[in-house]
Amino acid sequence: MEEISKIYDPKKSEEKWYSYWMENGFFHSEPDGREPYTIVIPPPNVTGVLHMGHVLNNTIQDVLVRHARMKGKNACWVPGTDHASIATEAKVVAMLKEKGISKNDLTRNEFLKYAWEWKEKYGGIIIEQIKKLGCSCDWDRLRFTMDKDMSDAVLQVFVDLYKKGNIYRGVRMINWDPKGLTAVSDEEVIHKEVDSKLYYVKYKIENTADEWITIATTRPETILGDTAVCVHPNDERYKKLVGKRAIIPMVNRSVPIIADDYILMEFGTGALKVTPAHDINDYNLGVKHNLPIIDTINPDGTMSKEAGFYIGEDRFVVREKIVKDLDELGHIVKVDNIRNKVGYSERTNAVIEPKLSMQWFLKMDQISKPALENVLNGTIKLIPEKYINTYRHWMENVHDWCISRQLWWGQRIPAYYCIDAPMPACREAIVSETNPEKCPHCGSANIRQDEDVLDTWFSSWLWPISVFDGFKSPGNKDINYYYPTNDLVTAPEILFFWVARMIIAGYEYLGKEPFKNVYLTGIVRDKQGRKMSKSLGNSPDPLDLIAQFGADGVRVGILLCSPAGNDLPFDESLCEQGRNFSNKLWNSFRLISTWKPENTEPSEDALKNSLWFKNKLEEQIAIIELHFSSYRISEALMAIYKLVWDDYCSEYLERIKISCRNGFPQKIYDDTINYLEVLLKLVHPFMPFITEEIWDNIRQREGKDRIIVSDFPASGKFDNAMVSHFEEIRKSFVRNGRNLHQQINLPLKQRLILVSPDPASIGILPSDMELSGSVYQSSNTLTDEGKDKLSFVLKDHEFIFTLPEGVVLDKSQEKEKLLKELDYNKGFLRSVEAKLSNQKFVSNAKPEVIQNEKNKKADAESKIQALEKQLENL
RNA sequence: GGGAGCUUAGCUCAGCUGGUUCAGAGCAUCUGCCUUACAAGCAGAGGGUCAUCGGUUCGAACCCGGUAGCUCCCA
Repeated sequence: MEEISKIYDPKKSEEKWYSYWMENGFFHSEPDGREPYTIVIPPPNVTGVLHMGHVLNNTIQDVLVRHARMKGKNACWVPGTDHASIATEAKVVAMLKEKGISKNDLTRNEFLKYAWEWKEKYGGIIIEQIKKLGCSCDWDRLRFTMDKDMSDAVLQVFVDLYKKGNIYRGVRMINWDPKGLTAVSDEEVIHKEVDSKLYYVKYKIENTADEWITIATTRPETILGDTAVCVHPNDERYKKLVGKRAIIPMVNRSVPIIADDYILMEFGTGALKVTPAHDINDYNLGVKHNLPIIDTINPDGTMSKEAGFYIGEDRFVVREKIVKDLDELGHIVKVDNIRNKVGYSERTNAVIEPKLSMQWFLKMDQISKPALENVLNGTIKLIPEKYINTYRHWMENVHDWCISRQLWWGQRIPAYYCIDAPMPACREAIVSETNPEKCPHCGSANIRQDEDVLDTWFSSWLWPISVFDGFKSPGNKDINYYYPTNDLVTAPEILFFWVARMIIAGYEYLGKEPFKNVYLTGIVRDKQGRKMSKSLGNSPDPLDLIAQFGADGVRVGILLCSPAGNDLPFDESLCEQGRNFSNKLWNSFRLISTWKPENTEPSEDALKNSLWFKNKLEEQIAIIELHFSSYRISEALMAIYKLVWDDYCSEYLERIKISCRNGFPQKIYDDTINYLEVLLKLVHPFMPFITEEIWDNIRQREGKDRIIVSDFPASGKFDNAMVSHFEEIRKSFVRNGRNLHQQINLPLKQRLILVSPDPASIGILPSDMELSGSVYQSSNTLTDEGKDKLSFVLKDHEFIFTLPEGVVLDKSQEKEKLLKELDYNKGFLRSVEAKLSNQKFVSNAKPEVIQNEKNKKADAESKIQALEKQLENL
């Protein structure tokens, strides 16, 4: 074999194996007789570039998929991207602006042409980056939420839900993004606590000389739209004013003073100005009390004609101005500083303006019922379970979903309006998948389509069905085979946006859950605990990390400390640890590759060592499988990490190296290679590249003999007693020996001399055992008269050593240590004895617990005896 | 304002139905080593009143209640 590099070089392997796997179709899945294992990817935005959140999320999915594939399942991971209405449209608008083109100067079709060009150019970037991570997606099934058939499905569902009466159009108070010029859903509004001012403004009571009512508001610019003043019916201060009218300053409008128990008497002055057009609570009051609505703010956040003042000026500029003007008119009573919550658009960060607007809504109360029920009854499992509470709370208080967006990029709402509308019936929208030629009521051909598009989530909620064409060709081979999918891996932030809605759609359209398990990942944060985001610029570029540590290293790094649902404060050193692990694995192979098997009989020691590792392996495989089945991915990885590093490398290989230093018997050589192959398989889902590389180097491979499609190790029987005996006796024999060396500062090269007893003669170690690191040498004479002695106790035997020539022992130090240990053991014995003599304990505790205490007592007693003997010897 | 969750070593977390010498792991730190697979390594060591107060129990990190702090969700 040619010389193997001292350090594993990921670059060489990654490209080579990824294209090998692709070329050989290992990622591709077609329905067959095997059990399916399906994951649909949470489609990243086409605008996106890979960030650490994607790395975490996709690594977990790939681990699950590769594991399932190796377990013999027909694994199918469907990839795709999301058109991300608002984000993409914003990018395209910005791109056009740079070219000096304004969106307003373009027709819808011209704009969409640019948008598609943009998508073709940049929309695939993230897909290529996901490949660099090693993800084994079925790329033949790559989908995009605006693909023709995916869009058709969206329209089909819209029409269906409309016909069922679940979709309606209405004027509602919505969250308006004045920068994005679109409605956004409740979930896309981020409430932040900010420093604000609370202005106390007095309104004159109508037909009085000098009677006033003072209201408190954080939004004085909306005063121009006030249509009432409201107080609590029990508020003694204002009782006499209810039923009278107040005059709104500046506009001099007379409005009623009404009473409603919605009012908090303690807040502000206890009197509330009511602006039904610009506050959701005021709107509800307005509906209840039949108040007029005056919309004083334009879509872009400037004052409208109806305001009467400051027309065309921005709402925040007007806030300053109106306060000044009101003050000059003597209406400002005082101004307080307060902290309050203000809603911001998730997309544009503009302050959300509650606005009345004609929108399309999906009724949620009925349609969402099965989605709640089937999470509560465990048909769909959330991992970790703690999210069930949050989920239930949301689903029990679910609001109708505003599904229209005032954008061009997306599926245009399939609703048409008769423009002439000569008959009352013509005012109703015509909802149809195909363009109607004429109005079904009056026959007019003068028809226009709704200008708005559907919310992006209205596409992605169909994802697990539409990627298998479940809408256009129901009951097709794919949908029957792959649906319901198995696991969904996503972030808790979109539990409602996306996960809940997919579940709703799953039950509505297929009567079945879309997936069985939802694995909610943590949020990747930086060292300061801030969420990693592009806008903060605090996320390392995953591609840089891959270049630095290898894809395998990055995968291990991100997984090592990320249990489900817990935040992960990311640090590059985690990837370094991952890289170091790659190297460890690489070097274990490098060591073995230097060995030349010989046709000789293995020694007793080598055989026992091999038998131990075989059992250890079986024991750990069982544990690893348990971790996998309960989605404890990082714990599975840690178990494998320790199995490779501590047990295989540090223990097994080190020992074999010594017991076979005069040649490697074929049997031991074969065992060692077999173990390595099993370990590589265990590691493969986590580190696909290096494992395939080593696998390929171990022996000549042909055809499908690739680790990606090898069988994942299944646990078999193992001898528990054998494993613990080995570890207890042999490992601690070595450890104790090393400790003695350390204690007296004796280099390992200068060996201690074991004078009694011979471990082989008392049957606890093989006769030919040579200790790792050559801790001791046997003395033939077994005479020890007059020499300094050192000892440790193992299994009731005191092993006594003398020092090599010329080394003198510091007895006081040794004595101190023994006394300390003796003291501890005596204390321990006392506590056990106290327990056993406690009548209540003896009568209440289970028999095995009592037996255990008795064993502990016996152990402690013999240990104390041994320690006393050691002290005597000193 | 309403609801949920969390608090265990310097950091990130395990600790399943209360009972082994139960207080653990990885990383970090410290000490000693370039021992012919690996210094991206080897061999060791230190480090915690399990947030806090009280209760239940023969026995509590674990069960119950109060308090403090943190996080998230909803309004």
